[in-house]
Amino acid sequence: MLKYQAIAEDLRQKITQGTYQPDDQLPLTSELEKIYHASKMTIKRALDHLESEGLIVKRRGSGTFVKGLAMNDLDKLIRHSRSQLFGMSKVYAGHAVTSKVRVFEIVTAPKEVKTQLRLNHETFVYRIVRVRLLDGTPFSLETSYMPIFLIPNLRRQHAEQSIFSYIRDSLHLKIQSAHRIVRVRGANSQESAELHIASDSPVAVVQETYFLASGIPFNYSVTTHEPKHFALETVIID
Amino acid sequence: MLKYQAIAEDLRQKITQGTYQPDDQLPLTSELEKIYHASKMTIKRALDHLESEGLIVKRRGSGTFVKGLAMNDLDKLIRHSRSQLFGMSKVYAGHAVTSKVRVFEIVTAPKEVKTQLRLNHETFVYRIVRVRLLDGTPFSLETSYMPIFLIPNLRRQHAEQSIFSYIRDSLHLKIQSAHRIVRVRGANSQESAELHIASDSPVAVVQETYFLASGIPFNYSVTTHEPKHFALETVIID
DNA sequence: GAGTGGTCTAGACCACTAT
DNA sequence: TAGTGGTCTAGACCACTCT
Repeated sequence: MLKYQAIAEDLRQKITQGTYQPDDQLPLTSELEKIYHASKMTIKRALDHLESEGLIVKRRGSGTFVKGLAMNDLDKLIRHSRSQLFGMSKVYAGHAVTSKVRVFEIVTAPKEVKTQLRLNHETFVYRIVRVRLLDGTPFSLETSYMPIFLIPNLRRQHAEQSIFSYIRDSLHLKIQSAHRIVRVRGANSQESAELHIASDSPVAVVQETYFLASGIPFNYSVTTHEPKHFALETVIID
Repeated sequence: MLKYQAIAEDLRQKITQGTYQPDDQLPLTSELEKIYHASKMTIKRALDHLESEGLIVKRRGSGTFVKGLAMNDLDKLIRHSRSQLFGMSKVYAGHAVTSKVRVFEIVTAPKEVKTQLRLNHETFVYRIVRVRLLDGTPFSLETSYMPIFLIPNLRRQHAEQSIFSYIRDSLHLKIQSAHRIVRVRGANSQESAELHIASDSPVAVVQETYFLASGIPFNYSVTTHEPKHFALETVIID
């Protein structure tokens, strides 16, 4: 683990454990330099991370302070910021997230998929449709496309567990970033049936394109979320 | 303007103007150092910004590349990343964003508002309800609360224009960050009337708390968005 | 092995806040 | 005016990719 990450992690813990409480002032950067035997830039970087997670506020001329939120909210921010690029599995720690695979097939990439994944020629892609459940209750319906030449040997069994784990742990590929668009509309008949909601009931539609560290998009997915459990939290800085 | 911002801005332009095209490799960091007479760290910082906007991809050992997206998408990313903390006004450049003020009053802060704005005692807050229109068509209904002791002398006229402009330009306060939660539900009767949609039509509900550079929350708002024009885009890194 | 970007440092100097 | 965090530098060393 990198030094600035370790420092951020340590401060994060001290905030959740109450060593530093909401509205408390953190030690001065000059003091943090001594505490962690790090340079000014490294300390700044660690603090920048915590700031982008919404945990602290820096005031030039005054000091650095824990954001004045309920501990509950601070906890939520931490859990949330760690799960940005991963499945829902981490957000719902303590709950069982499972999947029912409805479709697992290989097709030639449809037009929208070709565009999103920047495929110029006819290309075979997995088409995977899954219902995701939280403690047995369905909360989302996901349709996902991945080129087979990028993600070889994917099996139905992986889709039942975590596709991302397979990509990271078995293929040793790094997921670097994602573009996400959230929209709203009424549920269609399949969605209402799978998510146990009235037809035309409001749903959140999340369209995502995931990129590998190489910059290549490898996954295009459209996920429909049942309204009751859907909540997308973000912290905006600057 | 800071050096790393100027460098980022210059590269951003070169990307939109096509000097560097999608999938092109940018000059090496060592070359950028010479071009901009800047140190490695400063170049890195500029590139980090562009990366967090989703415009470029860095590959250790290989180089830095423009993300392989349609120019159209790159443009969208740029416009979007600049408008994170501002009103919708900038996203819809070229279109007229106007407001109709439905309520402009001062009330004692309701419970939820007291919680979100961390008010311990009875406190007077503005309660402002606005319909926002794009080229004359309503797209959102916003209810906004701000303590009068933080934002003095706010007038109905400011709410008809831009409240944030008043805060920044007249009060000289800096808006530093915001926490945002997006949810989905059916429209109530007021929303359906104001937004010209069927009752129970799906709407996006965006709940936001804005913070000043001092770390103090000064604005709590709940905005209901008509589904057709609502699209919230995000880039997730790391 | 040659070449890429990443981390970290020590220190100069700047911008802002408080008193 | 003293003290805070911010920017920027020059350079050492590290991690990764490609051949």
